[in-house]
Amino acid sequence: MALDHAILVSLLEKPGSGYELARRFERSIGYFWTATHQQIYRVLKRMESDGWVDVRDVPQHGRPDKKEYSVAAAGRDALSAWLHAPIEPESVRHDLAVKIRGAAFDDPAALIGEVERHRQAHTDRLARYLAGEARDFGTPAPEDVRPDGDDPRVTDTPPDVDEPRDSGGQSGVERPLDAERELQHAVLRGGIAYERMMIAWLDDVLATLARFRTARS
Amino acid sequence: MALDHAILVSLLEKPGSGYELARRFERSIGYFWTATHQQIYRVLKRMESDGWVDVRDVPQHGRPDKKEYSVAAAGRDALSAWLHAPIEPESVRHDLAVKIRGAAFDDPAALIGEVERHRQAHTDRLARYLAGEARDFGTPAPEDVRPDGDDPRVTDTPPDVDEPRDSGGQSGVERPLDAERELQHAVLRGGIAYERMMIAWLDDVLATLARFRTARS
DNA sequence: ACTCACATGTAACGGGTTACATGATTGA
DNA sequence: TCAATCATGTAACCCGTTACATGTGAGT
Repeated sequence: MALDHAILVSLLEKPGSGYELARRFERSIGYFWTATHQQIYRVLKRMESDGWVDVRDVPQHGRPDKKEYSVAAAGRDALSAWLHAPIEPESVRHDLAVKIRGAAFDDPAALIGEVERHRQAHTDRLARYLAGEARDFGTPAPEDVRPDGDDPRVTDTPPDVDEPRDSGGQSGVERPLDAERELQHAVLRGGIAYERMMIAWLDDVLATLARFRTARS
Repeated sequence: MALDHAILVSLLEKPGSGYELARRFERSIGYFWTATHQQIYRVLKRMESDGWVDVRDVPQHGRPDKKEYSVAAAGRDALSAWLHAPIEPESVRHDLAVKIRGAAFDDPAALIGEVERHRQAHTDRLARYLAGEARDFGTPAPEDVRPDGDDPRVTDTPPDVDEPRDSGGQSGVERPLDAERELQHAVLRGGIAYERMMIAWLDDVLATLARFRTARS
């Protein structure tokens, strides 16, 4: 249900096409929500017919034309209503934890490679988040980048927050840009804390699994 | 897709009825997976017709009869195959983070109460996990129970890991009970680390939101 | 009489995933 | 010529959520 609202927030931060939204969901918004382009186009169409968003055809040179979506008044109201309604603390779903408990019934040590793969994925994500934080929020990013030894091997550092939009929007500026940036940063810090926790926990799991290394038939 | 496997793991740890499984998903398994009884009955029926589980009618005195499910050979094979196949690191979905970024466009301070509610829920869960850990794994649970001041107010302490099953199963004991307990404990430690991280992050968010307390029109 | 815990389901809806499909332009 | 990026969609399936439904026995 919150995909609608995630899209609204993203369009408020900066209007854009379905394709552009899909890329944002692989970057900054991906810290806390994922969505494929199929989902996004479906929701955009519904929100358009509900009058939550406005569409504008943008012809482009050297590229296919695109539809630029922006939030309409009704969409803003819907978002506001959702923001003021309480939501239940989210339920967790960790496939890997199912595997770890299941490993007790099938060679625990065989899981080590899989857990290491996940640890690497989280290390990569952490490196991306930290690079984005340094770039977009100018944090010094000093000493303890990693809670433990092991090379993060950063592969790429694309911008995680979309380029700051031009300060002159035509739809009534309503809030100092500070709040937008500060809250984006707070969410990013949550992503960083999450990745750090996961890496530390996966190290814990690896140490536990290692104790069963010779136990198989 | 992993609900099937979560149920198989739970039934391997101890056979039981759909109703009992539903209660386990509110307790120990709830650390990493949630499911309602409707889902569970649906999956059990499918797994039964696929020969993954066996059913046994158990008449009871003073209570409705129940169907006790246990894992069949085919179910064990299916679980094993899944354990050996790689899975992608899970995608995150945090409604609250959507709200936090959305708050920039609608009175940030209005979110404070909501964030405090979530903080309390995570504090409660942490207290439950720690109580379960102390009970089932005998950890001393010493100094820093909470990373910050605020009363957790523990309401209840039900058993989080189901009672240790009788050591004499009839279906071929294959592994010292150590692995089962150690891995359950590792997963529980993950739940504890997650709740601690969330509490610390929500404090961070609250501090950030407080900076916008007087900013509304 | 009423409520709670136990116990098992059906049905409808909506959202997420995966597969399939099209077409333009740029650069190797 | 082939692959990659930009750009937008349709269709089918499965899973999770919510609402509805039924019935027993124990305790207040």
